[in-house]
Amino acid sequence: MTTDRVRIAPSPTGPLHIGTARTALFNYLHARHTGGTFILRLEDTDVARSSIAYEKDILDGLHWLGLRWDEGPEVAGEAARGPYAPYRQMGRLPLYAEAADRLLAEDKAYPCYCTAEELDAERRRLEAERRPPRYGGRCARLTADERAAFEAEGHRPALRFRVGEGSVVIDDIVRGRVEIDVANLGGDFVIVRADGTPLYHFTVVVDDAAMRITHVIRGEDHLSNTPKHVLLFRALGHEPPAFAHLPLILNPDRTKISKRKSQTAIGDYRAEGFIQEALVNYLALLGWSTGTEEEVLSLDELVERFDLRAVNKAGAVFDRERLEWLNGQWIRRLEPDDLIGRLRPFLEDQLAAGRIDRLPEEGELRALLPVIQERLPRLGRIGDLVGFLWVDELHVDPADLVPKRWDRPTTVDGLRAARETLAAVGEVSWEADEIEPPLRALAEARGWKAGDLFMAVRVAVTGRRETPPLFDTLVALGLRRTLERLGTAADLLSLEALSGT
RNA sequence: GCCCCCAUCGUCUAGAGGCCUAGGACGCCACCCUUUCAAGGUGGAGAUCAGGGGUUCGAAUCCCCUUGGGGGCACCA
Repeated sequence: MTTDRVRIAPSPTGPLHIGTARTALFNYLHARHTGGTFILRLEDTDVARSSIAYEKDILDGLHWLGLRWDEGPEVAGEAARGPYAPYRQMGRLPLYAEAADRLLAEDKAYPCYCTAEELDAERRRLEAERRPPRYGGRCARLTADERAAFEAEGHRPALRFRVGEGSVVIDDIVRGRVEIDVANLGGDFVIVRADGTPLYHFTVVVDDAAMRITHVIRGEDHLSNTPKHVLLFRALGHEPPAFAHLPLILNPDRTKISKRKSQTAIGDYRAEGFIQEALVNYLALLGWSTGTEEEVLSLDELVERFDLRAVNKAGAVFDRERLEWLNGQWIRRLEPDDLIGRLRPFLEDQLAAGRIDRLPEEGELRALLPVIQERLPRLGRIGDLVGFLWVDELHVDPADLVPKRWDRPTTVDGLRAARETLAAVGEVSWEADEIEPPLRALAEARGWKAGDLFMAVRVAVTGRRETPPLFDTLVALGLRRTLERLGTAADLLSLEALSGT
């Protein structure tokens, strides 16, 4: 019994892209759901644009998302996995050369001596005539003598594949039957550059055949090119695999998602504090749904429910708001230790950026979790949320200090009274339950609305009007610093008053 | 220009002829909870199912046309 073999084949010409990640995920889900094999192959034949740094970003990103491949290239000292190594195309050059020789020998491909200038001129001429660009076939029927003449002049030929006539039918798993006349393929296409390096349409087919890929699951942008691949599979003597073309992820203006209009690097989402569970969950639901009303699903749950046949046809706009909501859902589901661990790097970033002056200890962070976990849409927001706890000198805007219903003298009065009250609570009783009653009593005694007093205290000790619950915040801050900040704020306000501003 | 694909609330989607006077989620608006902010709860606004023809007793669902949108047409991947 043969099992499904699928692959993700990114090119290291940029950081891991959201579209690549989504395609990888769908391949992964299909492989795991069917008990098949998920293969990673690096398409690095565009040497000029490929880089090792991008390769690392892509591998790290896929790993971070939890998409482990069963077969793939050697990385960081670890040997390649799988029987079809190498899994980097630049290491497979001899295979392409061998395949190209075969096509050449069988006259299914031919050398083309046209120069870039000639091809360009032809393309422009067609465009001017409002005709679709296509290769006219100038070199398709060169005699041996003519070829020899070009060679003698020192021309290095590219290799073109003979497209022939007729039409190709694709039975796409998500789109159904698609028929394309090969006359619309743009003429015979180049499979090997003049410098001898093979091109994408060629390598992808040679490798998919060699690696026994059974299902090619990729973006819809490849649908129009699929006939080229089918033709090549046949020319090489292989049965084409099954195809499944996924709907594209779109910019808000409904064009194919692009770096120019959207945030496309997975690494950027990670850096903002989106967590892998949320990203995976969100990406899976772009173009696919379970058919039920479930939508917060783990990778394992997605695997369990995934079905290629249920994939949608229409493109899907990337909606960051919805991703943020899912991120919050997943952050709230994390175990305390897990969340603490994931928060660490973001706190270190805050420290490095000078936004805070020290790192909280583990126990400190743990005590805080109940009040911050549900207030964190992204891990990167930790500094905005409670960074004031770990700064030496708090900057408070005097304008924010005065509650709406209060004036400046009342506020100074309130802050000083609160300071005295809290000082009386003392170190040993410094707990939320012990802090609240005396402050409420103070408000009542003075005829203040408790909320107004709390707001003045809140701003005085945090510098913000929006914070986690006040008493938990005061506990986290500690008695000493609470009194200190209350005093500083009161002094600040009364000084402002004296200077008449 | 040519070829291909697509078309349900702003967005992601459910819907595979009668269960749909179209369901859910995000976002938005109210209210509840409440020391602020979140979270949570309740309710609401929001889609003549792009338009027009068919087929059928019956169409969001099937067919055709139109319109709109997208993608592809490289010695990029």
